[in-house]
Amino acid sequence: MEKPKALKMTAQRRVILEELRKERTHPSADELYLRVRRRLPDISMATVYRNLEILSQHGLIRRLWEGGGPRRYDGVTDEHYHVTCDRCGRIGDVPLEAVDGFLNEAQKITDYAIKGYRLEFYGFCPSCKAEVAEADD
Amino acid sequence: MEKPKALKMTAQRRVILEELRKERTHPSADELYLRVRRRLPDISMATVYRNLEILSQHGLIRRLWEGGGPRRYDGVTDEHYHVTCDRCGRIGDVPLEAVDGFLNEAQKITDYAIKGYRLEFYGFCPSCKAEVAEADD
DNA sequence: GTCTCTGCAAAGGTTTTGCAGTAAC
DNA sequence: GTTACTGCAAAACCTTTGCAGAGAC
Repeated sequence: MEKPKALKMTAQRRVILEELRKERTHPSADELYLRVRRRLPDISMATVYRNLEILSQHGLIRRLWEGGGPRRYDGVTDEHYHVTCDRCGRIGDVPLEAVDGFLNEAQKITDYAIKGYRLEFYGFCPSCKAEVAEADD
Repeated sequence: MEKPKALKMTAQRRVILEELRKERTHPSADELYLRVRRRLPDISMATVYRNLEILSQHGLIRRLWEGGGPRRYDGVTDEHYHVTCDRCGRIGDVPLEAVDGFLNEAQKITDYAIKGYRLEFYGFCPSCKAEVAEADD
C-alpha cells in the first residue's frame, strides 16, 4: 500500500479552497485561477491544478464528471448505459431500459427545465475483478 | 432557424461508420483512426474528428459522456447531483439524495463488479428557458 | 531537518480550424 | 453547378511534469 502524504496547509491551498467554497458556479481550474490570483497575484496555474487534484483525492472538494481522457463513441444508438472499469478503463454496455423515475423528482427541486439525464456506472471489469481477487490472497 | 446541411456519403464517412459499428469497444477518435486507416490509408485525423462530430449530431452514432470542455470542481461535498444547461453551459445543483435502486438491476446484467454510478441532468437554466420561450413567440 | 509544496517553463494529449482543392449530389 | 467534404498544417485548448528553490511541520 502507498502511504498517503501528509497535507500541508499553504497559503495557496487555503485560498483555493476558500474561493472554491465561496463560489456556487462549479468553476473550472482556469476560472478559479483568475479568482485566486486576485488574492495571490503570483500563484501559478500549475499550483491550482495540482491542488485541485490533491484536494479532491482527499475528499475536500469534488470533481464533476470524470473524463479527462479522449472522448469515446458508440456505434450502437439503442437506449443503454455504460460501465467503466476503474482499473483499466475498459467500457462495457449496460443494456438497461430508461430508468427515469427520478426525473420528476429532480424537476421539482431546481429551476432548470430538465430534459434528460446521463447515467454512467463504474466498477471493475471481469479481468480486473479477477486480478484484484488474486492479489488479495 | 439554421438549415441543416445535407449529408453526403463519402467513402471516408461510410468507413468510419462501418468500423465504429463493428467495434464493441467504444473507441476514441484516435483508436478509430488507426482502424479506418487500414482501409483508407490517406484519411486524415481531422476527417475522423469532423465526421464523429457530424454523425453524432445527426444521431447516427453516440458520443459518451459529454465533457470536451475543462473539468469543473465543487466545494460542496455533500451528496447531490448536477444539472447542466444545454444552451449556456451553466451548472446548477440538484440536491437529491442517492437514488441507487438501479445499481442492483445493472449488476445483474453485466459481468463488471459495479461499485457506483455517476448521474447528471441536462436541460435549460432559468434564463435560457425564458429566452427560448420569448424567441418562440 | 525532512518532506511537501511552489513557480516557471516546457511538453503532452486531444480537438479544432483556415485553406485550397476535390467529390457528391 | 452548387454545396459539402477532404487532407494538410498550424493553432487552440486543457492539463501534466521536471526542476531547483522555498516553506510547513
